[in-house]
Amino acid sequence: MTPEQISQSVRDVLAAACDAGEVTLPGGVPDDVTVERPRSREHGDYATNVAMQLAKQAGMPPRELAEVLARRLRDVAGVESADVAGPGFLNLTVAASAQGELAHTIVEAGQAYGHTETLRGTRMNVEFISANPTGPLHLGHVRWAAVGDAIARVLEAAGAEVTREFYVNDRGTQMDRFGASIMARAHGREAPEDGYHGEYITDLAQAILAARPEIITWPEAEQLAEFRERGYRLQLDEQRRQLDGFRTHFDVWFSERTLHESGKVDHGLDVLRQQGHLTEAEGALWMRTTDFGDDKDRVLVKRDGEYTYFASDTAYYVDKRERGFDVCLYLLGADHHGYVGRLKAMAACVGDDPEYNVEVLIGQLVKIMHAGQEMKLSKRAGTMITLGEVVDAAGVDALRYSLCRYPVDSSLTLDVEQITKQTSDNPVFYVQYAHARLSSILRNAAELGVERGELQAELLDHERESVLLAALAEFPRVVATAAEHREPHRIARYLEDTASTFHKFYDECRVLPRGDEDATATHRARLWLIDATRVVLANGLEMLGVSAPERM
RNA sequence: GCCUCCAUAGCUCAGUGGAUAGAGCAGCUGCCUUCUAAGCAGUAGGUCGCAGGUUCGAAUCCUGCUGGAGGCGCCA
Repeated sequence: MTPEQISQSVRDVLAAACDAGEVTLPGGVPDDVTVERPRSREHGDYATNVAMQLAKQAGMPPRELAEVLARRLRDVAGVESADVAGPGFLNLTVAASAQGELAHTIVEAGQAYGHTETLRGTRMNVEFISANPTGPLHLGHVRWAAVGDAIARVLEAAGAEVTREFYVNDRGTQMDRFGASIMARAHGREAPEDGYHGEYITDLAQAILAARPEIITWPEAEQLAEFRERGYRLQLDEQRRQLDGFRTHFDVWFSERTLHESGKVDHGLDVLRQQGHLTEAEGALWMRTTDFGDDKDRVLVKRDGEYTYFASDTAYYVDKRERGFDVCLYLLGADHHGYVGRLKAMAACVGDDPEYNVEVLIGQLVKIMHAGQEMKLSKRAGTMITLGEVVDAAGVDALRYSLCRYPVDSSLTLDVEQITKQTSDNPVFYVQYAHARLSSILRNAAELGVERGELQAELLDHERESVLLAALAEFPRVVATAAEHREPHRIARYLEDTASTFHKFYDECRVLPRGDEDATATHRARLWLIDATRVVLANGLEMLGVSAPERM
């Protein structure tokens, strides 16, 4: 029995009790009855608090209401026992046969197990990283590279249609400063004060000179443009290469320039004009975001006729919506949180629902400790840890997992020594090891010629088997919750918990026959359980973009 | 000044209004001739920052306070 089925049974029983006049519910039977795994094993396989929640409405003591439900639940097929406990909890134990069938269900579903339909039909655009193409990706971007991709995977698992998008700021003064810095280095001069000073600038200059040595003789303006363009292409390729190496792949790399070249910025202004939220004042064009709660209006076209960055953003948003996305998810760093209000207000200004169409997740900054000191990141100064450097040191799996196992709204301290150590300090190995162990058992079973055969579910009645099955049953709900809250760390925590439950099972329950023993029905039933557990761990790791090794 | 996030074991952190608040690491003690010991079992460790409030019940929701991080440009 799955938690959903139990929840349904509780609702059925509640309705039946109402029909029989045992219970009176003025508000009717609630749609959602919470069924959860109790923390303590003594409280059964599942528990519900429905009696306490409805006691007041039903006009009877919680324990009495719970007892009415318990009497009827004991007659439900698959329910072994139903007991009232504490202030009115209803604790349920599921029969081994009903519980064990789940192993079959999971193995049959395979890669689809855990996937749900809760977001079916929703088109979602997930924009993240969107780093300026004027330097390497650094650790500040890494968190979203891992978590953003994991969010996309989890949303897909919940049935959403997801596009991963990277917005390229390939326009504006930062690009010019970038070009000027490369040109200066190409001439052996220091980069300008307001330019970029990292060593990579020198590398870019040399790479460009190697490809086209004659550039250096061109008129200054043409040189500047050429260094800027070639440097931009090289740097963007480098970012893409680094992200590919980190298993973060984008469906769309969206160029800011194309917004302007295709007239989409003007189109965005037209939409705002139609909606009546444009104002001209002091020689500039403003969006009246204060109409929708922003603390001040925002300039779109400056007095000198130039568009602001916000004008591009507005056009970009309008374009996303016109491409058919229902929800535009923005994953931003904490240094951009001041942006949330105007982004929401902007969505309202173009006639959208800011509570539904725009969603902004703010990731707190990652602190990096190295040799007992915090490393400060600065693109200009050139002292930074790049994504590539950390990936090389820690490995993709360990790094992705380390970043995905914490909620993004709390600041995170990564210890370089810690995450590069590759020891059991790192929970990813714990989960991966469980998967390797499971794979190993399946390999050995094949060698021994033991096959699963027909599942005799009632044989999975060991305490550790029951707990493991209950854990596996939770997976779809964990995925649905993770998708709903955009919190992939729930998957990671669940995997650690499930791996632990498996290791405990493994410690007490022999799966394969030893020595000359013949395979029994119990061996075969446990093989179903092993297969099912492996499927769950593999599917969960997949949602985090972490590999599930068959050997370690 | 205004806004956002955070405060839970020695450390790093979990904890969709539920029962005795958890895990890993660090510490101590056990368990490998048999499916992977990167594992398991045990032990120890807490005024959930402080003070109120909401209710059958609060680490969780609300208000205030303290402490920390960050943000508030016709920059990008």
